[in-house]
Amino acid sequence: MVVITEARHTSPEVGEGWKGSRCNVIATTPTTLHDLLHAMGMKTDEPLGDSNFSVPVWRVRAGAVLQHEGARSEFVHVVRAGTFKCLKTSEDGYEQVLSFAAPGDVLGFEAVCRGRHVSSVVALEDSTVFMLPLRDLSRWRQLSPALDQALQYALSRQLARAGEIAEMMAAVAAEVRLARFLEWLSNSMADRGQSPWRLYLRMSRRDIASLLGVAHETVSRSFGALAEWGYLKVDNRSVEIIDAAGLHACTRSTRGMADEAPRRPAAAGRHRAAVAMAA
Amino acid sequence: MVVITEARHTSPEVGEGWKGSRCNVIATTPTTLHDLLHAMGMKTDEPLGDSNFSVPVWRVRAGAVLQHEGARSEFVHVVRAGTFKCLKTSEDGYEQVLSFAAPGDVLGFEAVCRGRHVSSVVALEDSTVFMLPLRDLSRWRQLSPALDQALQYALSRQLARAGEIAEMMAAVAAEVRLARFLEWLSNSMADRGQSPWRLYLRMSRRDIASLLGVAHETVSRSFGALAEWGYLKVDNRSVEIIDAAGLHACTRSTRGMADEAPRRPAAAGRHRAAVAMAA
DNA sequence: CGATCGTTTGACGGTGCTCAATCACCGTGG
DNA sequence: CCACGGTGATTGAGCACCGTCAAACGATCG
Repeated sequence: MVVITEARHTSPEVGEGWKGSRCNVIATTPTTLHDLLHAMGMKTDEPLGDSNFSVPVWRVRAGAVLQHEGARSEFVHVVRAGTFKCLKTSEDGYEQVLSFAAPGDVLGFEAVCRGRHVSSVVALEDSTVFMLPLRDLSRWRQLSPALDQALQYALSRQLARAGEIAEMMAAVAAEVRLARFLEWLSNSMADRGQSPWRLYLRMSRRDIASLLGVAHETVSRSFGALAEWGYLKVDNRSVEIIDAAGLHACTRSTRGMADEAPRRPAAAGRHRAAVAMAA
Repeated sequence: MVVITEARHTSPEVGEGWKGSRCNVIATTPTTLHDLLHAMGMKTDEPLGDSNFSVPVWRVRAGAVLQHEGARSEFVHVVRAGTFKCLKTSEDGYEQVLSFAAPGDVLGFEAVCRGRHVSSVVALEDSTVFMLPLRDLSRWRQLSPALDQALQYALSRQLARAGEIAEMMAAVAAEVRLARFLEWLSNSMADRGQSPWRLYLRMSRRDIASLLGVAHETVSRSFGALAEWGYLKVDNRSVEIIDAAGLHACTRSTRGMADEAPRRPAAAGRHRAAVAMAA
């Protein structure tokens, strides 16, 4: 039913000559619709008579580009395993990260209304994705109400997440932005059944900085600050949340307010006097 | 088919006692599916046999709350006329604006996955919306492929817009953020067939500031700067774009680059200075 | 006309952006 | 085995930008 004509992708325009210039996105053995629905978080695995679906699964190596901004879009991807970042590349080469994607997330749906991808998608680690051909999508949704419902739910989540990302970027202080990001990541881990305390960041500091709208040096400093506050233990990309309540309190610092002093004089009182405001 | 049980809404938790405490959201005469599809931008008005659809239309007065954050969601709204702002209210009362909605936009779909609204929606002017009952939505989509397609397109647009908003907020300089916002607004106007040059802002400076993640005074100053640059003519909420090319050049200022120097302190420099460099 | 809110402008202080240097971690090749 | 770039992370110094506080000014509505 679905003919895979091309099993090789290269990344000429975005990551010109990315690490390992061959076979970064390759087809593997297809799987069932049931598997797809399970990955999308559908608990109710109704028997759904259509078992003749054959859903292509592709393997994406770390650093490989799954979707090219501006390219004609032919597939909607659903993350099966791994992590991705979505980004827009400015003409001066700056990469603006828009979001991170984890298993169950839908990638490339923004292209439905234009036929071309509006952002690039890059794998942050070796990952696998389901490939849903755009031209068959509406037919598939008609054939399988379960798939249709799963897609609507996923899109709804995606929309809700966009609001959460805006909340992160809107914070005044850089540490608050990072705290919100880490809490969001922690909640994502919990939703996925993994430990919300021990995080391993698949993305670089620069990627986080881009998402949060700050300089990457500021992200480094903010990590140091949150660690010094006693909320985190940071070792490169391994982050352990020590004081979730304190981190959450740090999250609640909004623009135009002066009530909350994120003071945590736990360690040696060397942290800067950001708390020396009104009584 | 659709029973409207309650024709009055008040806004107890969000805008406690908003201007005019009665009948701010009221039902009016229903309309046809064809009308809904037209408002959603579907050019291909196929006859679609189901003319027995009766789509409720409600009227929302300026300042009225259409959706309450945290409230159980029973409807997905499609803007028919007017303008809205979507926002999250922090516990300290700060309003974080997430997006603005114009005719054709879908409101409240983020609630599909949780059953509760994740953000509030407030009318910025007297407006009208289509009410699509959530419990009937999937059935309606099955009955009318045209409605289904229109919804998918609208959701795709919405997702793409989220990326654009992130791009606005990520800019370093405040004037760049405002320039990107104005260009986005201008493009929205053009898509809607209205003049992209003469804009009337339905939202306050504070709302814009919240969306862009800056202080509202900074928005005022940025308006002044863009006007002094010669890109705009600003009169309170009436904005006229004088030099679209210059405004667009201002838009292209990304983090980590040193190309631009929009320094034009004196009013003598009349023509665009952004083209002069790039050497 | 007065009250309230929105907008603008000013002054000041602090945060974070920029430019650097340093260190740690790799994979490569001598 | 250790030099050798290359990338990412951390830290420091300086200064411009913007957030905060404050006070006019203007618009809108009762």
